[in-house]
Amino acid sequence: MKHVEGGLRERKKLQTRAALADAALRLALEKGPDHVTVEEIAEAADVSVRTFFNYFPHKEHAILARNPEHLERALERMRTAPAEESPLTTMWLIVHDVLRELESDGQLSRRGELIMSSPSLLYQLMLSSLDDERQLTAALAERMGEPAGSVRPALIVSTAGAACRVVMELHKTAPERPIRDLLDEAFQLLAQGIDTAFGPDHQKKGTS
Amino acid sequence: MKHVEGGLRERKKLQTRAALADAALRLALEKGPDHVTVEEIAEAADVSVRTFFNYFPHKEHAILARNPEHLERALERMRTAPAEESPLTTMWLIVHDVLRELESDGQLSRRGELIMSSPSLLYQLMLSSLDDERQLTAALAERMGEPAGSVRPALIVSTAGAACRVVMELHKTAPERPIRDLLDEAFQLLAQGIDTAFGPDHQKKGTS
DNA sequence: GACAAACTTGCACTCACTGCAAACAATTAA
DNA sequence: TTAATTGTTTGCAGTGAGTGCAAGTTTGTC
Repeated sequence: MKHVEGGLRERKKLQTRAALADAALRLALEKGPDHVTVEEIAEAADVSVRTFFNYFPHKEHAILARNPEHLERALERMRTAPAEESPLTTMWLIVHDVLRELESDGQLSRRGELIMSSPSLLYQLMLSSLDDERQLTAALAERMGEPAGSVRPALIVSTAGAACRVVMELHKTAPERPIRDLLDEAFQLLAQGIDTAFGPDHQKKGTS
Repeated sequence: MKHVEGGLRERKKLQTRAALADAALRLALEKGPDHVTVEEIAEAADVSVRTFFNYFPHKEHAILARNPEHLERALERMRTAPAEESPLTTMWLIVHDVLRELESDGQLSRRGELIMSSPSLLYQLMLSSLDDERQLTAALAERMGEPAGSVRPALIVSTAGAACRVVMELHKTAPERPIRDLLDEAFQLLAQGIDTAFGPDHQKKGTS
């Protein structure tokens, strides 16, 4: 039956996957993500085009090469967080975790710019993060003991995501301010209220 | 030179556009958005495929047929809001505006479901709302007298967007609770703080 | 009616992506 | 070692999106 992880097959698959992802990222950086063809990527990784599609469903997937481990770790953290840790705090820790890893890769800013510059990459990122958000929301709702359809857990997860996106974009246009600063300010605002003067009732039925 | 808006040409263009958008929506509802081909849409609207692409850059654009008027009105409202109206309140009013219009169209839920069910539609929607958000953010920053790179205006706009998405999804899975209820709860949370117990400093440097 | 500008169309092309079946390589059992 | 099994790669054929170009056709102007 199943082997001890270390089969030749397993290793080869990982290798091929890595080769494809690397080639995809490199070429995307060189020529711009919209001017790379799958054919080039496959060629650079020395496999057929058809094989490319055995590994990645879309070109963009290969460029992003999203690490499923990140989501796994995030979910784990969400589930095992100490009871006295507030929900947004957990989200904050998760984000910082990912950030740390990306930075150690040295790929953060290059990939970040790439993403922000290409609609189709943004597409992939947002779609896959939608899915992540759903799972995180489920985990958080459970942890908070809230029913499945309640607003707060979903809102916490999705606004945290929004905050990350805002921060990425701000950092891109004004790199002098460190990402962590921006991130902390954003989360602080989320936590304490983004607009304490909010009061739609005062102008009930705003007419056209 | 330029005419009084009412030229035959103008009218015909509007007609063709509407015919394409209608056909696209109808067919997408009938057969599922991913099983409609541009060819079918063009045929139903009685134009060539090539002409379809003169009107819409993507299939999804035709199905969404986003009304640029919405953004225009939103921007207008943002710029002309009374000084004493708080930022999030303005966003709230804008959202309710759009909601009202979509509902009167009778297309809200049908289109909404369609969107949530198809990745490629979601893609288009999110991309175009990204752009909307940028413009709204700029307008809001100006109104608030904040510098271009500041966090709060961007966060207000993008979390409001996130709230709308959360609400749409919740409403889809649990339609018994009216949209406006959900929306109000979400905005209230955004306004007053989503997690007042947030305190990352207490667990500084959470190690793995 | 003649002329220019705008719009439509067909055609040829590139590229993403899929299903299928044959070739091939790794694993396991004999 | 060999033979059977299973998983992976590949070529091929095909669908469909989307683009550029060079006619044609319509509409608006003089």
